[in-house]
Amino acid sequence: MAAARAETPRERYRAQVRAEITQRAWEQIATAGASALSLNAIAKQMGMSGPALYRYFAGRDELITELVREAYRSLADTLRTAAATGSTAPDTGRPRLTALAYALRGWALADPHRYFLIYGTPVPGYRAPQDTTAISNEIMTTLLDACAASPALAPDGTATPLRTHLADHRDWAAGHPAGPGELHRFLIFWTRLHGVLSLELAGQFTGMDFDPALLFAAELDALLPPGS
Amino acid sequence: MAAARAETPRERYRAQVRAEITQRAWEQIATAGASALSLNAIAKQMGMSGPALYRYFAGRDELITELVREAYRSLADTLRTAAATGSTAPDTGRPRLTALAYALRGWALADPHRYFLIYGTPVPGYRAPQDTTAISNEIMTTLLDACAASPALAPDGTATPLRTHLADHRDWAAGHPAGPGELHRFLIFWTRLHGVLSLELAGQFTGMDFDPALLFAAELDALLPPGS
DNA sequence: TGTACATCAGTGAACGCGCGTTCACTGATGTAC
DNA sequence: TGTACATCAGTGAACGCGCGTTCACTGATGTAC
Repeated sequence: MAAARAETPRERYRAQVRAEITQRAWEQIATAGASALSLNAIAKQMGMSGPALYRYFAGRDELITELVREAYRSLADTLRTAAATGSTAPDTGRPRLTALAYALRGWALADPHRYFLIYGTPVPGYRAPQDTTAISNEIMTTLLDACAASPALAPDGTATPLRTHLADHRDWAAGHPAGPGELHRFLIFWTRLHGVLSLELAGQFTGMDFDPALLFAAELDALLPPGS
Repeated sequence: MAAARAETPRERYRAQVRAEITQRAWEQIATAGASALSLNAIAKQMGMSGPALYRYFAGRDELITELVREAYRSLADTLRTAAATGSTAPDTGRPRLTALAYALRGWALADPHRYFLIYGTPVPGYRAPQDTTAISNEIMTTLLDACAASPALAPDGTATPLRTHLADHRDWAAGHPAGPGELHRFLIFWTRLHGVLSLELAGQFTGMDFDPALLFAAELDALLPPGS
């Protein structure tokens, strides 16, 4: 993080103000969602004039981009930490995947709009930058590692149409040496947990009185080898 | 649909204009999402003045409510039709669930923003009406019927924490006589397909070059009894 | 240590825009006798 | 068949609002000699 040259006071100040701007932006997003984000409202909250923010961000889009980056960064860190602490039983990989799943859940519940900023309906009129691909890959690698460390659900040799397809279409795995069965498992780990989480966060279960946490746990169980 | 009294020309005209308004609204939503919906823009598109729309809708919120109703209505009809045509083998229920899954997928792909209007991030500043609960229940009943007609994945007697919980928390099932195992299956049918669909519609798979349809099919297979 | 200059954070006014919504009004369409 | 009236769709002006963004400027902070 720290460059060779020491930080000047002005640079430190700039970083502080930038941080406060994004923090206020997060508060605003948590309240009304990403599409309601307003530069002027943030400036007013900080006791500044609207145009002052243009010293720190070129415009609304650049601010959103920074938020997206922060969100990815935060999730990547959370998952990396969870993978490290949860990998005490490297043979099965079971606690590692469990730790990752609950880390994801905790992260999503902590700020639903942050989760949706990344995985939800695209923000209208906003074009995501290429920049985040690297962090996104880091997240995927963490999950793929955990999937590869865990015994396959079905024998890896089982040739389903999807697995045959994945054997030929695996460029997205960012060079990870996972096999088709592991890629498959990564995908269903992602989509199933997202399925429960996103419906829960969107409030679709609100009227129903069952506990989404139990459904999440059940889906997680179904993802893990029964005997481990 | 038709009341006992015949429709007057004025009523017919009103219905036509209302229909055109919602149609333009859908076009606008398909382009920029629900949060970008604007009464004035719709009026301009129709060659009318902005205030004219207030003859047909009390305000923006009421228009959105109507769109939500239409979306639910459309999905309910689509699924009911699919359930009817797909239930040729009532013993296993397999083709019925398959038909429902692909009907859902087709409906979602036809207009992603319509799907997200119902199942995505809540529209900021909009409060959903109670009104749609009835249609929402119809959808659930269709799916529950299909789940009940299909043999259970795991023996229904298997007492997982979730199923035990569901035995006590089943008010949301709208009086449907499904057992805990069937409720469980309905929930994973919903959440798993939503998981794949919503990530696909949000463009999360865009950079990756695999075919989401195969993942959808694989998840559907996993939901169905292997031997049927 | 002091002076001259450069850097740069923040202000206030302004531009143009589109939004939702209200209001008094016009003019066409339908209804009652 | 014709006249008097009621209904109601649509207009145009207006209100107040907040938005993103630009621009010329002030004043404080840092830098070079």
